Amino acid sequence: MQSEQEILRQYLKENGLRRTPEREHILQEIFATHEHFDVDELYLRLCQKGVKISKASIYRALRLFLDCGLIREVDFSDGHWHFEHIYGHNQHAHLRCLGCGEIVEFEDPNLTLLQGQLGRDYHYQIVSCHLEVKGYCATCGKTREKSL
Amino acid sequence: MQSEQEILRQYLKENGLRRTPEREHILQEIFATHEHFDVDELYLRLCQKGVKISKASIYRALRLFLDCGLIREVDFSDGHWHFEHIYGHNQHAHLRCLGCGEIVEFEDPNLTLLQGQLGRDYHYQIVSCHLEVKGYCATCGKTREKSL
DNA sequence: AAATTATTGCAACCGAGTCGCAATAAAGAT
DNA sequence: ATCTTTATTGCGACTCGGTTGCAATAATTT
Repeated sequence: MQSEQEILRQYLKENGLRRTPEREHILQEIFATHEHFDVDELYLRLCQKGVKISKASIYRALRLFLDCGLIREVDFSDGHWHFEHIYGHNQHAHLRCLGCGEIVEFEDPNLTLLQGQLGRDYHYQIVSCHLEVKGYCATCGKTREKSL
Repeated sequence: MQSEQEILRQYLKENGLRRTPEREHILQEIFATHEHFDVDELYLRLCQKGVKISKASIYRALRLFLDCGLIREVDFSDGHWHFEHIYGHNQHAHLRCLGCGEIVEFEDPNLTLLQGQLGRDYHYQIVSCHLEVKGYCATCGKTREKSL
């Protein structure tokens, strides 16, 4: 099992791209936690650690990481991009509270089954599978009931 | 079973909002097909039918239709919003080809089951459930194999 | 060490979506 | 029917996430 750094370096070499400290800093920061992140958060975290880097470079690096399959987009329908790193993560989906924004990650074995089934039924080679469920958590649900 | 027009009118009345020809034109155009759409497409279709309307009003109307549950967002991760009308549509998910852009809609009874289960497990009141699967269709998959 | 060229940071730019405002027009009251 | 109230419209200006052109920098190859 390769580390994410090794995967990146291999991808760079195979595509005639260059290994730079910026890219490695960004990658390291992404894999420092298992949280979802967006560009601003990532930028802030890097600044706080004293890493000087421009947002443009972060955007460019993220596109690169998407291409080599180290991260993936997560849709929170709030008008900007969110990401999560994939490597070492299991297939999982999100349950998000429309009230407080809490995010529950859950795994569903059926999802894996469904992927295989879809692939066969429609002769598709599946690349990604995103399940985003929205609703109200117990607390927010109760608050809502009162105000309706 | 009410028509979508009736649902809209009821919602407007209940919320002290007004019934306008613009809103009804937009709604009618949305339900004229069962296709997904984005703002530009919708705007174009309305223009072609001789309906004079501004994009700002379309954006505002769509937010309204989202609120009253007549349409929902679909995430194609291409940087802008897509929608589909819900009313009269069954719960369904999308399988999209990353090569040619073909979109297959499919229904999965397991999704409905999963919703109920999630609601119970996490004490969530589920509002929406989006499954977006991406991959390569048979044709594009073959083309890709050759070029790799 | 020199040559080549990918990458960076900056700032200008792009475009989807929003918003303030004056003009218009629904809906209810008289 | 007319008046009053106020939601809605269209316009254009604006916001802001994300992209891009370019000159300077720096990673790799020879």
